[in-house]
Amino acid sequence: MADVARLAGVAISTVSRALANPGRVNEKTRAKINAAARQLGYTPNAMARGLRVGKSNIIMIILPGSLYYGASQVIPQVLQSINKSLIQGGYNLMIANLDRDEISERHILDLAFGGSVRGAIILSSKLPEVDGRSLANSGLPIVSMLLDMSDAGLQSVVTNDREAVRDVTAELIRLGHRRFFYLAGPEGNYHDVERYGGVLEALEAAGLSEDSVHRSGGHLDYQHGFDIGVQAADDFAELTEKPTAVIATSDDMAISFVSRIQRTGLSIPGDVSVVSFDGSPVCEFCSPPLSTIKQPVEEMGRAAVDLLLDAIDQRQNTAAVRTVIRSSLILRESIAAPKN
Amino acid sequence: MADVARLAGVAISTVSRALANPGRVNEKTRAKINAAARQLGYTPNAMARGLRVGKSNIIMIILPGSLYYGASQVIPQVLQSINKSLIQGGYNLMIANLDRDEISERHILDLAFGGSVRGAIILSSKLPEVDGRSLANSGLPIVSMLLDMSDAGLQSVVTNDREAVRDVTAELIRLGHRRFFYLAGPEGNYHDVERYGGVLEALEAAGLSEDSVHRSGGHLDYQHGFDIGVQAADDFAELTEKPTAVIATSDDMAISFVSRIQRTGLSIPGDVSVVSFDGSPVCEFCSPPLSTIKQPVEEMGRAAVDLLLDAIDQRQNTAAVRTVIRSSLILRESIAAPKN
DNA sequence: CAGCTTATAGCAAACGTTTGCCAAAAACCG
DNA sequence: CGGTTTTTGGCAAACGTTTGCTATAAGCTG
Repeated sequence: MADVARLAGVAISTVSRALANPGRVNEKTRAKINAAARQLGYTPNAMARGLRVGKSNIIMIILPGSLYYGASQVIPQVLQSINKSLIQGGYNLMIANLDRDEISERHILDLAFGGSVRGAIILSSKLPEVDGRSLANSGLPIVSMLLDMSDAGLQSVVTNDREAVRDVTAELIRLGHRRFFYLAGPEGNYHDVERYGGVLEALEAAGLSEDSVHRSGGHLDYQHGFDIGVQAADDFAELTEKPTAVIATSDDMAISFVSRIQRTGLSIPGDVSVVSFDGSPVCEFCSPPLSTIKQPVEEMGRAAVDLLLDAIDQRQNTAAVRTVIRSSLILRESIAAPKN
Repeated sequence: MADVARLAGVAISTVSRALANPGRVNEKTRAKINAAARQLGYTPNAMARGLRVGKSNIIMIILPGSLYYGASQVIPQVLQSINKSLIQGGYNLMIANLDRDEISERHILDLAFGGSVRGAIILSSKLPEVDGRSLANSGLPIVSMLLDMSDAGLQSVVTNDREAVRDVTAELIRLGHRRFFYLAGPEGNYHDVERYGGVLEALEAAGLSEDSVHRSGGHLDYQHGFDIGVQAADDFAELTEKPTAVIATSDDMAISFVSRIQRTGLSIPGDVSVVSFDGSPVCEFCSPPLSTIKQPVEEMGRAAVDLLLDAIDQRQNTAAVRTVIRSSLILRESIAAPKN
């Protein structure tokens, strides 16, 4: 910067202002300074600036470590959409993994308390906390996404899991289905609770008992989507009185489940109707094409970023703590009325 | 830090050394300092440290912007594996997108020249360069992954695309196939060149002419994997003399292609054999299960990180500039001998 | 215990910016 | 043209670390 100042024949402070604080310096000197900077190939040092102003321009996204985002269909899309929105706001995206070990917790806390990041978007239900330091009172703006953590006081961007599942279940009931097979993700997980809750609500509304749904899975996380479906197919084969409709909590498990039970001679939707959650593109090309509840991940990502930047800029977050973006059912051939 | 020093009854410099430079300070005072730090909930400021030592602990991964990594099957896995390796080395991963516009190029250059990042892993064939600043001579250690950029002097970690495709083509020829359908990704792209080259090599080795392969696609990038397959199926339907074997350059396009031509009454592998590239898990659950060439993305990610950290630590990179990690063919039911 | 070596602690100067405050220059006004 | 306001530029002090150098304390040796 000193070099630029010398070349342009001005003081260092003027250069700083010309580059960062437009308006504060004469248009003419500013042009001169820009020219000098370009000529010297000068780029301001981000860390020096960050140190001085006490702010970083990095946002971290905290991903649950167990969630293998190569396999899960939604995480990559979330990353993409968040990153895109952040860049437009002049921020950069850093990835942080929150595993079950203390190491990763400490790592994230160091990032937060060490001034490295300016805000966080969290996709995990656990807030890192160790040795008295806790993400919650790091002073860092945080917004939760996918999971509702408004109880913990976090702005949360979620979809209407419960309602969407309730509606699709109701639709299946309307078609005549009475026996259901529910394919669970990690048990007790927010999504599992909400989605299963949606099933139960629909049953109750139709005057059906809770016994009309058989629960399978629940002891693996979404990382093992395909495995869950495979195991569930075995589970399904054991049942004497077969359910006629399957509700899966992710596309992956639906796909492997369908593949396996077709192999046992069952046809879809002839013998069994199937619907799943996520809305991944591949569903369209399965045989039969799978009905799926499409999560609006792009919109959710955008919304999360908007909320976060608002919080950073201290704009009053008059908005609700919980932002819901509705899922939409994509109806395909995997659903039909039961045989008789 | 001053507070910690005061509480521990030592000088600031001693605190610094105790925290960063172990060994240089007495074990006893160090314990005292650690205790004080914990009690005060002190975390060293990363930017101040970075400024002082002139180094950041952030690595950026440069992704081609057009590549929609929610859709492409391999990018998420790459991210996962790279991040995991980096964390073990004490580094953080930042995502940077390289689009076709100058904005994103400038953005990346600012990151590189502004001291924000310590090294880069690049998955794009274009090195940002604008206004005389160029990533190539930023002094930043860079390694290329997936694409061979050893010509540009970059350490490159790739798989043996050409060889793998050549081998599988040869195998198809051995089974009796003589007419091929090649499903291209972005034309001129490194992967396209290599993989198509592999096909041609196998044909030549078997004494078959280049006319025995029909090329389809090539005008969309991998982002539109499914679309490519759909269009290719239309293309396929036009052909009077149908090929008996299809070689697709990504799983996505294979999946949509298969779905569509099955709909026209063709059976796989009865009428057409199909093999694709990537090795995504979903292939196992297609009907029929798809043969695919599995890219060793995890190993490639690890290797790329190893090379990068070596370069950062100035360890002599006596190793070859080009690191090849072999793909492996996963043979499933989508391949058989042609009908007659 | 004096004289030496070695381990440990402290001082203060960087690192490259931004910014509050003041001075100088320019513009405006009567 | 003198006086007043506004614009623009410069000085120097931060921001929170690390680290070369020096001073002190501790440990050893004869």
